[in-house]
Amino acid sequence: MTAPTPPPGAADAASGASVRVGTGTPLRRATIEDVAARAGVSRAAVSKVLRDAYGVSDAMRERVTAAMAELNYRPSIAARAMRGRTYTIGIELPDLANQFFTRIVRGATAALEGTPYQLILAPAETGSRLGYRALEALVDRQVDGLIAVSPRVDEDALERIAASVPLVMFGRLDKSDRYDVVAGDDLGGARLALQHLFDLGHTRIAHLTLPKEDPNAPYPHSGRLREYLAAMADRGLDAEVWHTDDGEEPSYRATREAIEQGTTATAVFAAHDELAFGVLRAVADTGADMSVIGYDDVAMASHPAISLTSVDQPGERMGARAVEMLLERIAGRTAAAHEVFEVELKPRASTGPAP
Amino acid sequence: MTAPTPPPGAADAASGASVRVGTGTPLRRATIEDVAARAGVSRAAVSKVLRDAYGVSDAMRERVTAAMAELNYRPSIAARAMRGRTYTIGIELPDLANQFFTRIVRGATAALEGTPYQLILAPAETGSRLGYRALEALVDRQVDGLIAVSPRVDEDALERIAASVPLVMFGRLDKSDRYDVVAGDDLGGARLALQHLFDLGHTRIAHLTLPKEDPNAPYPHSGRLREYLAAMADRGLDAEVWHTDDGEEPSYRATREAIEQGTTATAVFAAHDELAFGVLRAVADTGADMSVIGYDDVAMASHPAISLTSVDQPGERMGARAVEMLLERIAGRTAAAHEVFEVELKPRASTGPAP
DNA sequence: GTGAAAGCGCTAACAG
DNA sequence: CTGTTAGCGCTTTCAC
Repeated sequence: MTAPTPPPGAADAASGASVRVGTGTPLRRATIEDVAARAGVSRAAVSKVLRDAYGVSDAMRERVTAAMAELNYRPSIAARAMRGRTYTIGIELPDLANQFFTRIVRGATAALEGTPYQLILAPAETGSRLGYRALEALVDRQVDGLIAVSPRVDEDALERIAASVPLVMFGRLDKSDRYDVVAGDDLGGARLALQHLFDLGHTRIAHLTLPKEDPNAPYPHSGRLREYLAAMADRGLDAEVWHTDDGEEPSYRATREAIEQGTTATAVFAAHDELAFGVLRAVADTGADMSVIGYDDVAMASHPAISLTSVDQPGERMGARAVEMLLERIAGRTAAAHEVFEVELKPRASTGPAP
Repeated sequence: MTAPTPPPGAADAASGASVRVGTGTPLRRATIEDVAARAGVSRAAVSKVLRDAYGVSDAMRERVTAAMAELNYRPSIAARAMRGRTYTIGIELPDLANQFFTRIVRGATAALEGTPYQLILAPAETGSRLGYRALEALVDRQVDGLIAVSPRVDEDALERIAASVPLVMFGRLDKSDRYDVVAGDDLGGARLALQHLFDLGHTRIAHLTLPKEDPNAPYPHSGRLREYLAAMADRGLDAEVWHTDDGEEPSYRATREAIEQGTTATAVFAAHDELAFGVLRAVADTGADMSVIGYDDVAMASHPAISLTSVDQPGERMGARAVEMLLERIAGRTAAAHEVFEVELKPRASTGPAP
């Protein structure tokens, strides 16, 4: 309607540097300055349109919007970061191979759709201090909100991080008043798994879990382990715990070793599905006769060729909720939130009838 | 050696704002200013130590380093971005559920270890213009190098992006002189797959691929499709192409449909392993008798319960190479690079003996 | 060998 | 309603 095209070159001259040359090859990204010049207004005006702040006339908004489109303007996140927000939510992920984390990301992505926030993931370095580096990297990049999936970062570091950015911890069993927590009901889940095995008549049940550590650690697999021990003890049964490094391959080796050493277990409760896949692999390779139950219910668990009984953790909903919590924090909430999600047993063929 | 501790509070007073209060709770992150004050030098000096630039005495370096450690100083990436580098490499990923992309990330992560660069991933939004948003988001965040895995972004956009940041495209079959390319030998791979099926005696072979598009598109699955058509035509066989949206579930439905419509195919060549898993699922559910071959050789393919014959693409090496290319570009290379990786057939039980 | 100062692109007071 | 201005934390000449 309004917005007459300024004389060619006028904007560029005014901005002191040409944004385009010849056929329109961008030499450098347009800045707010360029847009202002092009629209014939001040930088502040452009900034207001950008943030749609109070006090902008429709006419101005139109001209500015047009100028932004013409110049293909995109605000510099770095410059914004210097003043405040980056419109970025970061997720630190311990292990891309574990498809449960993928479920989380899917939920988070969906929850962010329609917001101005962008999701970025930082994979933990292999062998590093379990995600600590990745977390720091995200903090360095001034994300507006942070989701930490590796739970094994020490309390102090978490509190420190939470002091500078809204933080949601995934899966921690303890609470904090500094950061929010989204977790599954690990104790209940482990109980479901064991009850299922007991119902099937198993009494010699092994538990495959991650490397030994403080038995009271507030981590998901620690909780599952404690519940396993409690359930076995309750029934006067002997516990048999196998430890393994994370990943399908280490799990495979640990299981083979247990089998070769003559375990009498008729069932294995694996701390998560990726480990369970390793168990299944070892069982298949050795011809052992063992029921296997996993945890998380990743997509592959329900594949007919695998058919792994698993405790379904609603990763998508948990990821979405984590994002919502962050958005609430950004919007001003200060009280810490702590939410536990129910889990559900998905019985399948890997836990056949009798032992 | 030198570096006497400055009187308590001196540094803070000089910096004009206290970084810590009381027991050491950080109020805000320490800045280069704080470090300078603490070490009793100028900001420029600290910056030099940081970048270990020329002209710093050992004594000064020590004092500065000590001050940084004491203040727990971490440079602001945003501020750095305003002047140049962010020390960040970005990967745009179309689909976390596809474990081939995980292979790429693993390789990239490994290649980055020991460098000052941090890897961040941006998952493509579901249903968005195939990764375009994620790519832009990464560009907005001024990554120093960019790896694009979704190949279906239009040429123009890629060239424009490549003008502002070193870019490696994954899997594109065409070349560009603006960006680098890392690809697998899709034509050779498809040939291996089909040859394998022919050798087994199959003549009615279907190909399951992504939705229809320009048959000459420079995308991996387009190349595999063309090679499939060529191989079938060469032998005077009828081609049977099934199209599906990406993902295991759509693949499952497409396959079921084909089966229910009475396909006579005795073998299916799936464009990638995730699709192949869907095919296997449908085959298992319907009891159909079909050989299945996939592409990528993701970890699950070799699981004994799945045992999917697949064309192994060296994702880890490709991811690592992409990172190296970026690092070379950052170091100054200007000529475009284009590297094609050999693939290898992994025959397994999913392609049994005779049709 | 060290420091002063300019400026990257943006936001947020504040003045007109 | 619109424009001016002061930084945010860092890098980088350029003097000393």
